[in-house]
Amino acid sequence: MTDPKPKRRSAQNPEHVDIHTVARLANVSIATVSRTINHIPTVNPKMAKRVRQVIKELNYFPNTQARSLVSGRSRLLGLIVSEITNPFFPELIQGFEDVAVEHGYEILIGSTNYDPERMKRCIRRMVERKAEGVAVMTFGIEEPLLDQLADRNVPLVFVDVGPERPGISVLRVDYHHGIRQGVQHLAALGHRDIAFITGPLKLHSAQSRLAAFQRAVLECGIVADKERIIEGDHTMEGGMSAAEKLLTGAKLPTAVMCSNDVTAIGVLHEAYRAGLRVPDDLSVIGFDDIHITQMTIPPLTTIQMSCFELAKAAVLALRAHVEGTPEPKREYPIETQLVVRESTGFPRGAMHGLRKGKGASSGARAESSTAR
Amino acid sequence: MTDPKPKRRSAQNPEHVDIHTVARLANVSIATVSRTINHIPTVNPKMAKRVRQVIKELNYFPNTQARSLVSGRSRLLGLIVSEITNPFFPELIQGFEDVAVEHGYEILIGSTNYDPERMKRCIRRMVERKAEGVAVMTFGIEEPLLDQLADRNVPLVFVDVGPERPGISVLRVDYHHGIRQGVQHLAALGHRDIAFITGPLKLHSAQSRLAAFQRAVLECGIVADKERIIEGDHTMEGGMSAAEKLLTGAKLPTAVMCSNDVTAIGVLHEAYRAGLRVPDDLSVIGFDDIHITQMTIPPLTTIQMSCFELAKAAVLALRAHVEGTPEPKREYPIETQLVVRESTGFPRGAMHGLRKGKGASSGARAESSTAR
DNA sequence: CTCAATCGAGTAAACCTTTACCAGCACCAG
DNA sequence: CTGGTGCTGGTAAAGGTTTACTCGATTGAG
Repeated sequence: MTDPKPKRRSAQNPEHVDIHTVARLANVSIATVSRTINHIPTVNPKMAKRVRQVIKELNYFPNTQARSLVSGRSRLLGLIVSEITNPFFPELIQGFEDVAVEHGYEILIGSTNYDPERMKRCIRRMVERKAEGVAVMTFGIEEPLLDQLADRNVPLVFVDVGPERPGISVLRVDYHHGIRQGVQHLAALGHRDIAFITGPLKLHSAQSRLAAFQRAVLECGIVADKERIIEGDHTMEGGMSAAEKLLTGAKLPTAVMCSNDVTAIGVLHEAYRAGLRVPDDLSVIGFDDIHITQMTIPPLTTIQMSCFELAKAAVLALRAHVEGTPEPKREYPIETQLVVRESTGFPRGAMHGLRKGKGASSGARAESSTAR
Repeated sequence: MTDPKPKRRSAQNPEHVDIHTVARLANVSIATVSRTINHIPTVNPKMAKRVRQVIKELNYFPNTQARSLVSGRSRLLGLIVSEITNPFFPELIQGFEDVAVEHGYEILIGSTNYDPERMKRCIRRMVERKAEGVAVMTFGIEEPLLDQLADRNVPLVFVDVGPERPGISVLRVDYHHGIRQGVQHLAALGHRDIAFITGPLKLHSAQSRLAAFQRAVLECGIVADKERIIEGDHTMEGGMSAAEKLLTGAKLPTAVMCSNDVTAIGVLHEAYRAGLRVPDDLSVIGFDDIHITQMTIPPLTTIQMSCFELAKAAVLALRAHVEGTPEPKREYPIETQLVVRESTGFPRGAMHGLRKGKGASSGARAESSTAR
């Protein structure tokens, strides 16, 4: 017949540009094209130039799937976060991506939404796509699911905790430093009745933050009343309902620290709803120092944990394992730091003379200066 | 020698589980394993069960790279956004991902940060990883770069505008409806001097929103003073500096509409800095209805553009092209809708009797009720 | 001038899966 | 009992790239 139905796609097909097309047009073998692409120095500069020329003209991009299939390297780093919708994580993702591409990696994002089913899917994707390392930034859900990765010798990096295994590093966040600064800042202003709204306590990071708070409060000689510890869930809504409990209680604390910034935003909002002024009636401190924190009303005093540092350390740790550095470190320290803005001031009832207007809060700010 | 250095990875290597391992353990051929995995109905249920059993025991996951290499289908949908750090986009990403996985796709995220260089890299990744379709949600930067995708016949979907080509759809957002509702809401409250803070005018969406505003304002018989249009950049900082210009001008408008919510958040903040009360001294309306908008102080009246609708339509459009529906639609309509919260009220100077306290704003709210 | 050594380029195998095609088996009907 | 038909499962090719190995050419030295 006149239509032999070719098995192999016609080499003339303009849709389909592959390494063979390039080789043909440049009058070299595919090996030379491959070597040119990968910057192997043994290739003749003249040929390399010709090849590059053709590549440009054809707009040729090598097929990643084929490349990593044969080379065994996907150049992919996984990043598992709790909730992409929580403003902390996009900042983290941004940092992670920046650092990753800087080192020639791409990233694979997984968002678990605290749902084990989704977590499973994320891990599955990481395995299927052969991520070379995975950063688990869910801050504490190290379900046995993750063994699927560990068993395959995929390097992992956790925050706070992680099983003691080869190929696993942990980013050790020094919550205590920043949180102590926060508590001392409040204590210095005269606060003695400070509440704390935790994150979901199944998260290790949330527990660590609470522990750091309790220790810091003790150091200041303040009794940490059980009723002043309220479990939140790291969402704005959680912050609101926690604040509501505080507000309807017998006695209102003079200050609230929160396990993260979005919780604090919820508190700010609930205070607003209840007609309370911040910081005049209630001081509020957040945690994370996400970007929007500068724009809340009033701007939020918070404890900074640098996303960028976190991301950088995560990529560093992963790379150390992947590239096979002789001795990858098991732990990477991350600092935290108080940033004083305008949501903290003297406790209500104090400094009557200065109260009216913004006296109290600005006075407080002048006294304690940004901790940097 | 005793160490013949095998060319092929030893089949006994426990690290390495592939389809052959499964086939061997299940006493079937690799074809049967493959068919089982892909749910081809011709395989004997008994064998399938045995195969599945082995797969489970080995924790075997097929190699995505090899799969898509041979099948020619990556099952990957690209999503290019402006800025992952802008809270609008994570919500969009979430929706896009949800809909995509629902249809058996995974997603590839690219964030351009308004940087052509990064845009280039994003596109390169989409091509290299053989994304089957790409949603360009940068709302207006359709640089010639995108031709790299179009030329390869990768289906595309844009917002607002897009070249008239086969394989390209556009999500047509009806900005006018929501924005008119917003303007009418303000007009009904008695506002006659309304400013508008645009987005970066190189973005089509920003221009469309401005145009919709101007048209709506005209419909209400309000003269749209040139000086009342200020170019912002869709960031909080941009909102602040735009608001600053407004505040330092000769006469303060009684209301401001913003091209997106984060701009409005900047305005709210600048008003706070300047000691202006919202809505008593200034009414503010945003656009997008991002989540945090419920928590601002006061909660922001805004125009909702459903992320989820947008994401759903984008995936739908892409799928129509990829799966080869007979006649993929070229346009998909997206609605917008006013959501009244508490950042809008009577203009200052009006209703003197009701002013003190929250009278004005709550009165306004009662009168105009949420537009749903 | 010739032979050897070195450098650079090409050939082909390998990576892991899907799938077209083929073969074998069982069962049924003539 | 035999030929045919209909399944079902296996074999092998293909997909695009990297890379080990080989081969040819060029250049330098004897």
